[in-house]
Amino acid sequence: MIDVTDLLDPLNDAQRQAVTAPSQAMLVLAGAGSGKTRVLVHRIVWQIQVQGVSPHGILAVTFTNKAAREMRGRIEELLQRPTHNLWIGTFHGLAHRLLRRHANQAKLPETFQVMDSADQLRVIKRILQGMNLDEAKWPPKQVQWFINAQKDEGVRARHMPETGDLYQGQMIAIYRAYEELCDRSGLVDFAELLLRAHELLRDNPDVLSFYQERFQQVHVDEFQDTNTIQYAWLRLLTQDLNNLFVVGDDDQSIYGWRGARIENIYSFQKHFPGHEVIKLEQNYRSTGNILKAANQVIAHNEGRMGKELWTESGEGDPISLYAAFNEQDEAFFVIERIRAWIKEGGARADTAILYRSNAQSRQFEERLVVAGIPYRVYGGLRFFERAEIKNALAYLRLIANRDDDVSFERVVNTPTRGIGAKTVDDLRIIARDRGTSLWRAAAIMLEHGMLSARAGNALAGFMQLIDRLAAETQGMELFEQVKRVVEKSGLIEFYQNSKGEQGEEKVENLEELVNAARLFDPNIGNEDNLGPLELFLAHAALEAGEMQGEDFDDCVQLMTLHSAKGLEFKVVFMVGMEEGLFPSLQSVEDPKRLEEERRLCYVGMTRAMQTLYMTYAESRRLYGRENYPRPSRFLREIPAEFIQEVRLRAQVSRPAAAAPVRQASASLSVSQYKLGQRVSHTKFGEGVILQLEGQGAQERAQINFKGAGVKWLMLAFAGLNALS
DNA sequence: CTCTACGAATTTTTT
DNA sequence: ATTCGTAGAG
Repeated sequence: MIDVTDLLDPLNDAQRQAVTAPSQAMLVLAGAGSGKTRVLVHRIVWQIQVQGVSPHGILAVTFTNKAAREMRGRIEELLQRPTHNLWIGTFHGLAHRLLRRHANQAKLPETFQVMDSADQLRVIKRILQGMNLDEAKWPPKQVQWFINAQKDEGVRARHMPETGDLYQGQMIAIYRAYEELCDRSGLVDFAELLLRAHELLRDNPDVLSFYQERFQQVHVDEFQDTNTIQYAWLRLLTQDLNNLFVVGDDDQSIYGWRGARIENIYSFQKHFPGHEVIKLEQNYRSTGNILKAANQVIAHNEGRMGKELWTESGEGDPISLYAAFNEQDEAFFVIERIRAWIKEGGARADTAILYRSNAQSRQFEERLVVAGIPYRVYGGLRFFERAEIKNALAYLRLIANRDDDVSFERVVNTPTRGIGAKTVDDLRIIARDRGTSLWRAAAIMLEHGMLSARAGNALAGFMQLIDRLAAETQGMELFEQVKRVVEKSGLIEFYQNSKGEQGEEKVENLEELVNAARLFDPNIGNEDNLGPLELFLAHAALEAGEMQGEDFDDCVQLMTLHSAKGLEFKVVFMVGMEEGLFPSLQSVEDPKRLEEERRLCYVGMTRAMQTLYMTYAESRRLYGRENYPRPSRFLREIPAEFIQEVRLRAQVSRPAAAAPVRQASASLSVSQYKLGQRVSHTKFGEGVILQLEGQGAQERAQINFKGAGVKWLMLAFAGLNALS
C-alpha cells in the first residue's frame, strides 16, 4: 500500500481533484496564487507513485528555465529522489533537444547553432544590406517581427501567397533570403526551434510515434501563453491519447503581443472533446480586499472562462490610492512608505515597485539612492548577452562550426586585426554568389589571390587562429577550452587596453565565463552524447543567465508589471496609474489590447500579499513634455469600498468642527497653503510647496527651494512668507 | 577607425 | 529628456 498522505494532504478539494483525476485531457484554470505549481508537481508525482508511470514517460513543459528548474526541484523534493530521465524544460529547450537528436531528419547540420534575438537582428540587417534595401524603409526590427510572427504561426516563406502587394512581396523576399542564409550557416533562431521541431514530428511518422509512445503523460504550465506552433506541437504529441494536462489562467495572458494565443485556452474544448476543466479559485496569497478589487477589475473583460478568487484569510487593509502632484512626488511618497515599512521591521525585499514601462524606474531609483535604500532593478542586459561574452562565444562557435556567419562577422575584426568593412563586403559578395558561408568564401578568395596582400594576410591570420584554436583545444576539458580561447583570441588584451573601468569589468566577465564553463554540467538531462562545447553554447543561447550579479541582498524590487508575473510581495506599489501610461497609449484604441492591459493590471494587483498601493500623478513629464493625464480607467473599475485615498495634504475642506485648534504661531494659516504655492524662507530663499501633511503644531510641508533643494519644514517654526 | 553631431524614436520580454 | 544609431569628418 502506497502512503499518499504527503501527496494529498497539502491539497484543497479542487487541487486534489486535479491531481488525482484519471488520465484524460485536462484544463486546470488556476487563478493567481491558487497553487498551480503545486498541482502540477503533485500531479506528476501522483502519476509516478500511484499510477506507476515511469519518470521516463513524463514530459513537462514550461516557458522559462526558472520555472522548469523550480518544478524539477519540487518534484525531486516530493519524490525524495533525483529525476534524471524525466523531461522537464522550456518549449525551446525541448525543441532544441529534439533537433539535436534528429538533426538529420530535421534537415539540419549536426553542428547547428542557436541564435538569440540580437544575433537574428544582425543577420536581418545583413540581408537587407545584401538586398540593397534602405533600412529606413525596411526597419530591421519590423522585419524581425514579421519573420517571427510568420514562424510562430507555422508559416514559411514558400507558403506565403504573392498577393501582388508590394510590401508583402518584399517581406516575403527578405524572409526567403533570411531562411537561405540561416540554412547555409547552420543557424537556428528561437522561433525556428519551435517550427522545425513541429515539422520534424509532422513529417516523420516514425519520430512522432516514438515520442507519442514515450510520453505517456504531457504537462504544460502557463498554457495561456502558448503560441500557435507550440499548441500545434502539443497536439501532435498527444492527440487522441487523453494524456495532456494543461494549467493556465486566461486572466493572466499578457503576452499576446509576442504571439501568445489566449484563444488556445478557449479552443481546448474543441480540440479535446470531453476534457475536464477544474478551476482553482482559492487564493493563498492576498487579503480579501485585494482579491475582491482585482476580481472587479478583471470582470470588465469579455469572453473570460470565468473565475472568482476568494480567500479564507481576512479582509485586510483597503487598497491605498495616492494622487501625486507629479512624478517626483509619486516617487517621494513611495519611498517614504518603504522607509516606514522598513522602520517597522519590514524587509526591503518584501516590497516591490511595479510600473508599466521601464522608463518609469528612474525617478524611483534616484530617490532610493538619496534615501540610501538598496534596490534592484529587473531587466537589462544579462550575462550571456554582454558584448564581451558574445564575442568570446563567437570564437567558440566558429570552432564548433566554421560556417556560422553571424559569429564570423562578429569577431573577424574583434579585436581589430585590419580586416575592414571593405574586405568583409567582398567576402559577402563571393559568399552570396557561391551560395556558401563567409568562411568558405574567405578560403576561396585566399586561394585565388583575390585580396590585397594586407587584407589577405590579416584574413589568413584570423583563419589560422581559429583553426589552431580548434586543433589545440581538441579533447580539452570544456573550461580549459573556453579559457584557452578567451586568452588566445586576444579579447582579454583588447579589453585590458580599452580604457578605464569598463574594460576591467569586461575582463572580469570573461573570467566569469571561464568559471561558468567550469561549473557547467553537461550531464544534466543529457541522454544523448553531444559534445560539451555544443551543449554549453546552446545553454548560453537558450538561457541568457541571470541579470547582473545575483545578489540575494535585502533589496527593494523594481520591475515592470510583466516581469512581476509569477512573483509575490508583501507590499506592492503599482505606480503611474494613468491613462496613456497604463493602459498604454498604444493599447487604448483596440479593445483586444485594452483587455490585455486590464489583465496586466489584474496580474499586478494579485502580486500583493498584504498591502497594495496604487499611485498616479496629476502632472507627469514624459518625453520632455509636461502632461496632465487622467487617472487610469482601471482605478475607476475598483469599487470605492476597497479603496482608501491617501491624503498627505492638509484637508482644507474638512468640516470646521473637526479642525484642530492651532496653538503654534504659524506665520501662515493652514487654509492659505496649496500645493504648488510659491513661498519664501529666510534661509533657503524661494521655493514651491510640494506636499503638506499633519495638522496644527505638527503641520509640515515639503518644499522645493530653488537654491537649497527639497526640504521638509515644520510650518510652526519655518517662518514662511507666501509669494503671490 | 574613432569621434562628433544630428535625427529619430520612445510598452511590455523569454527563449 | 534621453537614448540610441547612423552618417560624415578627421
